[in-house]
Amino acid sequence: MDDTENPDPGAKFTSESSWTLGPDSDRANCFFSNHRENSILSEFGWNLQSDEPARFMDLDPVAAEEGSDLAGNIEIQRLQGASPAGSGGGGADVSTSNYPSVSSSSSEDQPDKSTGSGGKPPEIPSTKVKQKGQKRIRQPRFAFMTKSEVDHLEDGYRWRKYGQKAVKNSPFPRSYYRCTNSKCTVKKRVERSSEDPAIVITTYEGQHCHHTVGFPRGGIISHEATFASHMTPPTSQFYYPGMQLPRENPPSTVVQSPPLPVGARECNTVPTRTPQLPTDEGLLGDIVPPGMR
DNA sequence: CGGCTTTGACCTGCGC
DNA sequence: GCGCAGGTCAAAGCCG
Repeated sequence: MDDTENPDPGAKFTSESSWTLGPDSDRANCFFSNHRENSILSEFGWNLQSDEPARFMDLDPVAAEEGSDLAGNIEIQRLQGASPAGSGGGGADVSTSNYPSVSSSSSEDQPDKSTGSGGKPPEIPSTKVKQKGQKRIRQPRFAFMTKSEVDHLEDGYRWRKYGQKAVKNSPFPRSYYRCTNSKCTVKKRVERSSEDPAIVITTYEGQHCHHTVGFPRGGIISHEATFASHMTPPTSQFYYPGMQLPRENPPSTVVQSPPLPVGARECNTVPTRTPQLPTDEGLLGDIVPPGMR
């Protein structure tokens, strides 16, 4: 398991279209502007902000070659449906994943586990029945790598950290976050690459069933604090749907999720996806299981 | 006081 | 079956 940083090369994909950096390379941040990737993230309900242009980082030789052509800065990595082939891929990301399509039971796994872990005596075994002969079901995941000084990139949602673990073969711990929305079961994992400490690997699991919370508390501020002096202060770098963009010097690249049918995406059920961007079937099809769309 | 982080312990899955 | 490593829980503490 020495390839912890490489969850699953086989599942990797890189953007074939171009990424767009902010107007100036000086800008301290960049956004997804590529329509396709943008739509991918939108599909997941993400508004992602990266705080610093991340250089392309290769996960495997092939990818590196492909990536050399990218003007890009952020890499999305497909994890869902990944075959644990090398599975040494302790990357843990996919090594245990079977992704039997998104099942609502996943969200119910959590409460179940609470009865069984933490040293609590299994008073009510019935709550763990599902674990008999059933593998843990995971939601689709995708990961991206960003060069950033801050571990926790703001994406418009609020997260609560619920765990941190040391990762084998990596000097950096892995942090586990959960969406603070009680009905939202989305999780995210953040870790730094052991090969390049500047690279932050963020892995999302699941889909948000609600809008962003607007400005995350102090999110941008915290980013600001870590920006190099030569960088442009990220004064207006966080955008979310509906937010008025600054008149002057509008960012040329902004992640703008299309309005999500929130009403149709209640949390207690598997969100029925409304194909908002049907044109990107190819890539979306790669990430989002048919059942989710 | 509520929300969040920290952290050690426990559980689960997987490879050998 | 055993051991390892990832993932999660939950109590305690911190902070605004």
